[in-house]
Amino acid sequence: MSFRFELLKTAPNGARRGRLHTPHGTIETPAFMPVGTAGTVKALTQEALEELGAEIILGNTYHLFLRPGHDRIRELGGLHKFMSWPRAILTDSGGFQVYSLAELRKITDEGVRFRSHLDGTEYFLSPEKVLEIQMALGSDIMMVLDECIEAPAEYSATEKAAARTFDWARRSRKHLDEAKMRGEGLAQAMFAIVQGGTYADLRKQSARDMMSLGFDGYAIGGLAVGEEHAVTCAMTEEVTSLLPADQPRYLMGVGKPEHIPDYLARGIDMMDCVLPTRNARNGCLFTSQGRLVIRNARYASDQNPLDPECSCSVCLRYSRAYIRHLFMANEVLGAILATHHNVHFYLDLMRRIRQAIEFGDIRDFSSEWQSRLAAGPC
RNA sequence: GGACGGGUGGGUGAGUGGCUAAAACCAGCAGACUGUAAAUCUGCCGCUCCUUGCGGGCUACGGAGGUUCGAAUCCUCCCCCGUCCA
Repeated sequence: MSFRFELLKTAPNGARRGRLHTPHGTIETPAFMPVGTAGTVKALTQEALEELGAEIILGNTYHLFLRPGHDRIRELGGLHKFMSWPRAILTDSGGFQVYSLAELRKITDEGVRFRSHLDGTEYFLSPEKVLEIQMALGSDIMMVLDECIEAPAEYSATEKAAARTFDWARRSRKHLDEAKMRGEGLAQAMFAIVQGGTYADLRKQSARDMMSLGFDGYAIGGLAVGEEHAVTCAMTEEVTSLLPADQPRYLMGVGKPEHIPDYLARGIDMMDCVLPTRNARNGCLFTSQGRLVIRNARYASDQNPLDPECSCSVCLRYSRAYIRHLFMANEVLGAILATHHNVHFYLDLMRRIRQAIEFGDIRDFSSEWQSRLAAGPC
């Protein structure tokens, strides 16, 4: 048994507590997955990630395909061995790059033609090719190639993208089934990605389409790309209300800490987001009191830890004044300490939420608590 | 003592008659960041007033005078710095 999801409990508010078993360990859900696009969660060592309790991280098909190349990673024993990460890895398909690198690509029904953002070389990525790459990488969870479009978008464009995503999912399903019959990729799970923009009917259709093909889990993509939070929630709910209860649901690319309870209440089990790592590098720290912009002059002589309520190794040892100094002096350690703290903040938040679900104490995650997290500089 | 070169806003440094409160970069101040082309990007950055407007006033390119409708830019003298010659 290589991959299995175990639903332990569903709280009255809809939040789910579960376990995801993979060849590289068990992931307690709801889970937050730090993003490690290029085979590294920027500014953190694998040791640090383990200490922080990350049970699964992301890698990116598009980026690893361009550099160092999936063939090289396969030769070196797969992504886990290459980066010396013993726990689980989920690889995103490159679908998000279809959206974020819009000027560098052209989409057809066949696939996506990309110009490398590194050197301009042209490549063609199809749903099949993207799975081949992910099989070479050896990730525990592979994502199908999808067409992620901006929101809001015209209904017709959204419908077209969702239809194409469905067609690509069908090809992906077929391709992996054939590979498995040849004995390849046996240990790897594959998730579909529901699209449909901000249109409820398209979302529902996309969810049904994907379910009809049968996947190991279902992701919701194309959200939190500029639309209102209420819309993100509404679209999420449209989809999760249809998805099979005994399979994991992954809301891609979210989110802000104060929004996480909202997503979990709609039955989400997995999330990933660059916010903790990117914001850390840019000097924005998440704390129990809200956001803290460490470069602000007010912290120049502040001897307090980043977050007085935090128990991470950075908060136990270093002052705001020191970390601010590191940022002002452009020292790499600033990014390292800040990232460590932010990732701890997210992972710890998830631990507490899991406990709350287990012990039926959902009220801890009240709107008052959420607005405190959303607060500005503390 | 002489010959050159030079003194510009917190710093470096463009600008050689009007489009200049003065490029650019740095520093500083603040904001953004959601499946990572991000240790990135954006705004502000002389003082002041208000009806906050591609608004008004004041001050500003070493100092003091002058030429001109108009000067950081041209002229005179002075001060200071650098290099070289005595």
